[in-house]
Amino acid sequence: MSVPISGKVIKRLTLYHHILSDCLLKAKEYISSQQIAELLKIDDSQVRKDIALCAASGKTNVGYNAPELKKAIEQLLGFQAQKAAFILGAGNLGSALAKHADFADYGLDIAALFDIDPAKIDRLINGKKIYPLSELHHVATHEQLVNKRRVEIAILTVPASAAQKSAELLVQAQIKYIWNFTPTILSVPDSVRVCNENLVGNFLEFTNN
Amino acid sequence: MSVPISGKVIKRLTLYHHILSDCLLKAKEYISSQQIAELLKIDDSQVRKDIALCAASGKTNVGYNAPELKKAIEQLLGFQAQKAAFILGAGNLGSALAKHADFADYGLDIAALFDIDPAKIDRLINGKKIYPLSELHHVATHEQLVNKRRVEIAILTVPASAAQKSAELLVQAQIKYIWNFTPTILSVPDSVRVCNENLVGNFLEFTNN
DNA sequence: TAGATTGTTAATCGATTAACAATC
DNA sequence: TAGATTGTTAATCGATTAACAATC
Repeated sequence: MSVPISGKVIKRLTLYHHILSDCLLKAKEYISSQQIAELLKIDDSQVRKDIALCAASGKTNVGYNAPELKKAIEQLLGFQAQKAAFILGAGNLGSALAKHADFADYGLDIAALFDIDPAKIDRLINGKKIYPLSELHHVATHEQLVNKRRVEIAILTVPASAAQKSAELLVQAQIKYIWNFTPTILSVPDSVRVCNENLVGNFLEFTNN
Repeated sequence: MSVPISGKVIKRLTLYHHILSDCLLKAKEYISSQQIAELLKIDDSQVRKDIALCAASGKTNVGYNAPELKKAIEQLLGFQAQKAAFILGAGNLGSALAKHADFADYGLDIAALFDIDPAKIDRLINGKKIYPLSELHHVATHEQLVNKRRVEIAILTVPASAAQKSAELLVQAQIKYIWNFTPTILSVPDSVRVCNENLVGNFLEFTNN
């Protein structure tokens, strides 16, 4: 990306993308900024401003061409460039994320899962294998040497009590981005970026005002 | 709440709460705004400003009393007032959320789950029963008449293709808040509030800058 | 005392909304 | 033409950061 796009804009563009996918499904060819704004309960001039960042232009009196705008968003946000990720914790949440059909469409490719439960080892979830957590470093090295890709993202869905220890393993395995679904705050070196999913916070935000 | 608190502040307060829980675990009695700020990579004056909204005061030279501040946040955000919710979709994600130990601590009480898979009906997840989706209205009425509580929140974890239909059932069942984990935009009356979890957006935000 | 920390005000920064000319 | 819509600039609003006196 040439110009940095703020997180808020990225999130909104993703929502526009969902709406556009739905347009395609319904064979709706054009959509206006007002219609998008109405669905998301936001201001229509904001929609136009966000869209102005993409390589797409609207038609006066008609709106935006849905398939065109969809592609422009995909290009802007770089959905093509697949990024590989590990999932730590193959419980319900980890499994749900491994199965999340959309992730692949948006450039997130799950390389493998890890768990400490011996019963789960070697099982497949959505075609992805579950490895013992102790083999994290080994699998990361294998991905790099054999599959020629560096896995820089990890999705953390272990129990809260195991979160910090897991994060430390991830740092050792040269992971650069940790997407933290546990309700804990991780302490990691500055070179590693943590994104706290903070489900509880989202719930409180949304029911408290 | 007397003064409305912005969503951003609510989210940060929740993160502070996580940090404070960890302090208790480690028997750390005091924590400074700088220490909290360092863990979350934010500005320390912002931490102090957020805390100023709570009924808690810090000590010059020492910081904030962790158990005290924790309680003050709980009071401010209303963790005591339990709110009941239904989960639609008892797949991996729905199950994960039903098991999420923390939700109860933060005032979210799962009343029941719903699914269309006959094999899942009547099973228990974390002590919560799974009902056929067709009984949504019936269960809602039962909660109101027998358990004297109105369930106003629904957590939507059904497949994307079933999302809009499910939302319509929820509207009929008088649900007021829909926490939408599906990658779709729901079309609902203005009286119903939708919170889009937008996992894909969060992922893109965090790996794109 | 010197140093660390809070609480709060002022300054800055960024995001949202309003407005409207241009277009078809 | 009248009406609807984009694209963009200016105005507003809100959130973050800087700064510092007060305190222990």
